[in-house]
Amino acid sequence: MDDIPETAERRGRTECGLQRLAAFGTLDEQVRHDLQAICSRRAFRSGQTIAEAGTRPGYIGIVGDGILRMQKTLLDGRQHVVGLLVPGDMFGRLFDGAMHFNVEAAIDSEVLTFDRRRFEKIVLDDPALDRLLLLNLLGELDRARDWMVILANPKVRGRLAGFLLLLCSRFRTIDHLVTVTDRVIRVRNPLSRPDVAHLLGTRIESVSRALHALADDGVIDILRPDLIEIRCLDSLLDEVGEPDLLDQATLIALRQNAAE
Amino acid sequence: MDDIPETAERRGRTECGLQRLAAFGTLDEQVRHDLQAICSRRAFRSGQTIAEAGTRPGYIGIVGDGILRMQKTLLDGRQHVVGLLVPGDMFGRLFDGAMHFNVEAAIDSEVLTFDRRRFEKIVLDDPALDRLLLLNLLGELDRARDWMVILANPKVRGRLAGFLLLLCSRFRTIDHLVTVTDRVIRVRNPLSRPDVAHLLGTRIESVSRALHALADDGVIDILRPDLIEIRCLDSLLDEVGEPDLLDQATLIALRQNAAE
DNA sequence: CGGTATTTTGAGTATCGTCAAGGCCAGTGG
DNA sequence: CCACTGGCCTTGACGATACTCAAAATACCG
Repeated sequence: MDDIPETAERRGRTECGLQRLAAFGTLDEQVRHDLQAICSRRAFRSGQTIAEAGTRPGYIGIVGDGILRMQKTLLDGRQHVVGLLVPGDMFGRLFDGAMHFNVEAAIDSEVLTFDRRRFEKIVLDDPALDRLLLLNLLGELDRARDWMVILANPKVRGRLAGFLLLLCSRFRTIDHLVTVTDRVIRVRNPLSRPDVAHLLGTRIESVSRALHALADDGVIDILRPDLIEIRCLDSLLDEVGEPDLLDQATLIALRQNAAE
Repeated sequence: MDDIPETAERRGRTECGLQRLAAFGTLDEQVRHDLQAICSRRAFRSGQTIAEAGTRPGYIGIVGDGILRMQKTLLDGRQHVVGLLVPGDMFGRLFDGAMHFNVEAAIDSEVLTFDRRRFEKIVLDDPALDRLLLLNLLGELDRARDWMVILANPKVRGRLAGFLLLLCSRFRTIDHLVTVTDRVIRVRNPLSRPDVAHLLGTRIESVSRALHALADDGVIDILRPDLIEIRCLDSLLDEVGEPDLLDQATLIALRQNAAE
C-alpha cells in the first residue's frame, strides 16, 4: 500500500485546473492568477498518505479529482474514518496548528497544493477568497453534523442507509461515482468494508448482513461489493429519519430521471 | 418550557462583557469598541429556544455564559442534539443562508447578540476578527469529528465514557460545571437522560445501565443523576480508544491536582 | 488457472432495545 | 406535617439485534 514512491507526483504549474472547480469561478481574475502561480497538481494512488496527523504540512490542499478520506489513528493502531473529501474540498489547517487527522487517497486522486504561507497571504488580501473558505468550512461542519445524526441511528441498517445517501449527496457531481439512470441511482463506494464498518461503529459482518437485508427488501441492489444500485430512494430516507440529510438540490437531481 | 416571555431579556449596550471572552482579547481596541456598540446581552432560561432551523436570524450569537445545545428536528418530531455551545462559541450563519439546526439553552444562559449585517461589515474590515472566526470554525469542526469517533464506538459504555470526557474538555474553563479537587474530577451534565440517550444513539435505560456499570467498576461515582465524579481518568480514556480526544492542555489541567 | 484477499454465511453468545414495574424527589394541597 | 401527584431515573425480564469466531464463497491479481 505505502510502497508507492513519493515521486508519483506529476509536476504542476502549467494548467493546474483551478478553473474547473466551480467555487473558484467567482473569484477575481487577479486572485485566480496569483493562486495559479503557487499551485501544483499532484497525483496520489489509492491508499497513499497525503498528510499526517500531528504534522503541519507546508501547503494547503484542494481536491482536484478523486476521493480522499480523513482518518484518525486510534490507540490500538486502527484507522478511523472521520470524513471524505471530494473535488473542491480543502484541507490543511489554514492559519492554524498541526493536523488532527491523516489524509489518504481513497481512490486514485489528484490534489492541488498551494504553498501555505503564500496562500495565507493571498487570503489576507482578498476578502472574497476568505469568505469562500469560511463558507467551505461551514459546509464541512454541516456534513460533520449529518454524520453525527447518521451515527446516532441505533440500528446498523439505519446507519448504512444514511451512509449510502450521504455518498450519493457528496458524489452527485462526480459522474463516474454516481450515475442516475431511469428509476435507479448507481453509486460506487470508495471505502473498503473494514473502513465502512469502523466508520459506522460496527463490524464488517454486520455491514454485509445489513446491506443484503436491504437488498432482500428490494431497496437496493448489490452489483458488486463496492457498487450499489438504489432502487427506492424514499425507503432509504425513511430508514434514516433525518429530514434534511439530502438538500433539496440533491433530491431533485437524484430524482430527475427516476420520475419518468 | 416555552411560556417564558420573550422579554426575559436583560438589556444590553452597557457593559456587555465581551472583554471577558478570552478570544476577543487579542482584537484591536477600535474593533472591540465597534462590536461593543452593536452588542446586546440577552438571558435565556433553561429549555428556551434561541434560534430555529430554517430561519435566518438577524443576529450573530456568542455564548456569554451557560450552555446551549444545537439540535436537529427529526421526521418523527424528536429533537436530536448535534453539539453543545459553551462560552466563547458562536452561532448564526455568518454570510450564509438559513440555520441547519435549532439552538436552545441547556441551562440558564446568557448570549451576546450582534446585528448580523453590521457584524459582517466589521468582519470584512478587520482580518484579525475574520481569522478569529475561521479558527473558531476549525475548532468546531474538530469537535464535531471528536463526536463522530465517540459515536462510532460500538458499545454504549464506550460512547458514554467518551461523552463524559468531552464534557470535561468543553467545560474545563467553566468552574461551576467542572471542578478538579484532589484525585477526582467532578462534572455536571447539562443534558437530560433522553437527550444523552438520543445523542449517543441509544435509550435512557441503556445510558442508566452503562453509567452504573462504570460506577460499579469504580471508574466514576454518581453523586446525582446529573453530577458525575470521575475517579479514574485513564480508565475512561481506555474505554474510548481515541488518543487525542482530550488535548494536552485539558489533560494536564484535569490531572494537576489529581497527581498529588 | 492458481493463490490471496475480501466478502459472505452460519452458529453461539453478549449486548442492547423494549416493556413494565418500582423508586426517588419536588411540588401541591389537604 | 403528611399523603398525593407527576416527572425522571433506575431495575428487572425477555426478545431482538449485533458481535465473535470459524468456515465457505466470491472477487481480485497475476
